Amino acid sequence: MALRPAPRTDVNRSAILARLGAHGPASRADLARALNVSPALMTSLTKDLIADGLLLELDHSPSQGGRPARMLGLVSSAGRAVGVKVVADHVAFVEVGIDGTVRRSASEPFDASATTFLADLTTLLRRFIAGGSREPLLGIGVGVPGSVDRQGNGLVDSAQLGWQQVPIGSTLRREFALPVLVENNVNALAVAERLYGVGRQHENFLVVTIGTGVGAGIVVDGVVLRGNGGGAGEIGHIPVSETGPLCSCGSHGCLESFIGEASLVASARERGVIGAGSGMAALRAAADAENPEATAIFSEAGHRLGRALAGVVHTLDPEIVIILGEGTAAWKHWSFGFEPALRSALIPSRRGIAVAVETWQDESWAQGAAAIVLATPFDSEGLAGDQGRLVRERLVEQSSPQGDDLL
Amino acid sequence: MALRPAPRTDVNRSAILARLGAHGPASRADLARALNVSPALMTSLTKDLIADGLLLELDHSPSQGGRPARMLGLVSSAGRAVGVKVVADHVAFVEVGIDGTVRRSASEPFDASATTFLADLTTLLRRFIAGGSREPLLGIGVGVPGSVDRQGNGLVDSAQLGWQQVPIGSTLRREFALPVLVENNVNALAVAERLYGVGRQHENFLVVTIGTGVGAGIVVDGVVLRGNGGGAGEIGHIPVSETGPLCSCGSHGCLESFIGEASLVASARERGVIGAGSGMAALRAAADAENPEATAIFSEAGHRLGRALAGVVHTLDPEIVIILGEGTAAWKHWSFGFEPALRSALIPSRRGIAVAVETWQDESWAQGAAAIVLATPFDSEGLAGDQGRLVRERLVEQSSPQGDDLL
DNA sequence: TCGGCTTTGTTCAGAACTAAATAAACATTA
DNA sequence: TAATGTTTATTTAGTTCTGAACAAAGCCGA
Repeated sequence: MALRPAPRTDVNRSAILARLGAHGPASRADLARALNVSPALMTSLTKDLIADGLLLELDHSPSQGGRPARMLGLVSSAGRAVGVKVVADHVAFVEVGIDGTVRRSASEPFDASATTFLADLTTLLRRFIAGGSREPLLGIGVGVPGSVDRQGNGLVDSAQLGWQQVPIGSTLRREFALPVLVENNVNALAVAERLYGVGRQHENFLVVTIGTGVGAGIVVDGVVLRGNGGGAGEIGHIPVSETGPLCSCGSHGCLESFIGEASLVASARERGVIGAGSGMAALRAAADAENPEATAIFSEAGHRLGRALAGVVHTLDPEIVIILGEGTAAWKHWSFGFEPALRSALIPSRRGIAVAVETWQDESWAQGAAAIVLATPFDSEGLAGDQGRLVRERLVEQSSPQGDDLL
Repeated sequence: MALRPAPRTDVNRSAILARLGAHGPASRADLARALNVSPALMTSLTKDLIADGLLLELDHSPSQGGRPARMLGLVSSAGRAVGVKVVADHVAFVEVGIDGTVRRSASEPFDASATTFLADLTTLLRRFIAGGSREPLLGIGVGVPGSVDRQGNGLVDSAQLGWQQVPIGSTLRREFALPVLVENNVNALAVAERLYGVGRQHENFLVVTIGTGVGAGIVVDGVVLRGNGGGAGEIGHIPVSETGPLCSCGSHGCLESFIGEASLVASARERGVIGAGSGMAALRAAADAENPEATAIFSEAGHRLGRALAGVVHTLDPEIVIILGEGTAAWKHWSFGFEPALRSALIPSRRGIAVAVETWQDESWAQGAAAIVLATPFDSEGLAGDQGRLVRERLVEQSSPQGDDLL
């Protein structure tokens, strides 16, 4: 019901920086159009940013019939962000530049169930940050497999990690005196997709991850849908069968209990496709070698995923579905069952919906977490709240590389 | 990616009117808080509105420890809106006051498949409008069972009506020279819920209708989620079974083909609960009389609905689910299967989700359509686009009761 | 080569808002 | 009953944006 988000200038200024970071150099006129702002204001804002040394004028771009555009580019040393991926047995870090490119990364063992896990995480993170460049650190993004009350708060509930109301945001904020944004890992990926991936061209899309579990990030009108308690996108627990194995959530017949990695490996062992000691890698190898049992396992999983996603597509009407996650390594085997199941279960007008499978890298999760920090300029005080404002201040002021007391 | 919706004053002015219409009289301070605007601006805006004769000062409300609030109320003759419900065999009209209350209603036979259906609709609508009051008519809202490209455009696709790309919006605009807003009927209901119903207290909720078909309206952060092509909420075609009757959409196992009215009646006939000539009324009567076969039919339907909604709730994480539609007349029989199915299929943190069943009236559909017109003040140029601006202009100018050439 | 045409970028007046200070009108409490 | 506090409403000064007009800098066709 709120009417008009307060027009704060720092939102605009850093939106310009983020836009240039995500899409490369652009003219003032381009920026004004893209950010839905008058050319007059863009002139004034860019003048300030150039004076502050955050932007610089590049060469002219060839004329398109009129006056040639003077391109503007980022001063790439303007900032960096750190992304953290937290899972049950390890954490991964990346440092990204202001344009989202990964500069360095690391992975460390970590026990989320240890009593000292918060101190452990702090220590590991401190070590990683210390190794970085001297550029101003805009903030820390943390991706977790679970639900987060608010990005800027960072109270985490996660069955997978065994966490209940863990105040990861406030803890890290206190330790590092930096803006800290916490988000569900799939939502973070969706933000990254929106900034740097296929989602750039789409306002409404669905990011689906397959791997240990199954999850979805939902982007509507360009922003991530979080739902009431930050728990939207839990498609892993869509009921797909009246009967079925007991899921970790306590219910029967959840999607995840059929197509999660544990389930696929278990049924592969049951059918004798792989040995008791082997795992997903062996199963994938078997499928690659055209073992019919192995390909059937993937194909059945694809079938179930396809029908479940048909329901989600009917519910949300996205433009495109983007498949990500560790499980995509075997996607060619999934798709055999997925494609027909999805298409045939859709109403005719949706049957042609686009499905994209992007290449997956180890660091993608952490990169997504970092994207949350870089996305705050577009946030207009919505998701990231207070912490978003702090990120913007750091980006624009740029005077204090670290350590101000700003929690 | 847009940054800041252009701050148009007419948006604010009519937002005040709509707020008062939806929530009753309020003080300036209340309004400023509710609309997220400074008290200073509220003083200035209300001064204008009072001068224009749209608002008037009421008595003081008892003090809550400070200066007592001067309440502001709508001048109720400030405007009216007409809502139209279109289904295959009839149309229904309502005229509502600026506060959303129904003033009069009518229902007329109508053949959506006739070649002259557009002319027929125009004639019926013209007749209904002619019988109304002399107050300025703000606009016409049309609810259809199908998808609409954009509210302010009004190009309709509806399998149920047999319509493909029917330009209902532009046709009515040309005929009546009034703002015309077209929307999917369930989405329209969701807007009405948001303005006048349970949804007033919730930013994220789900409106589910049961009746001839099954549909959902999704409200996220206070606004209706329309999806890419305006087709979000088609939960009737969520696949719930690998096998099942052929659905009208061409697929098998859709939710609607199990729990739509036609299916329930058919299975009641099959089981001999009702005669070949009887319909839903007879089935409900049988269930009311505790016929075990009849109650089982409803209970099974409730069970299927519950499991399907569990998937939707996992996907969207709403605060509350609101059940509406003609089918709610038999809800007590549905709920027997619905409640356990829904709760047991939800992950623990969602298991307590609120479910509300509101009383249903014949004119609710048309009232929902009218609500779309009255909701445009809150639209901030988003959904209703150009037509929303026109509604606001009519509301604020109020000089021209009808007939200006303004399409 | 000279006017149209188009697109980019700037300037400037004014609109739309806010923040902060202040007044107004009550309640509570000593 | 006087002092203190609370909530509502208004005024004033200043900031942030837009719209419109205009200058700049290229194209193109005659």
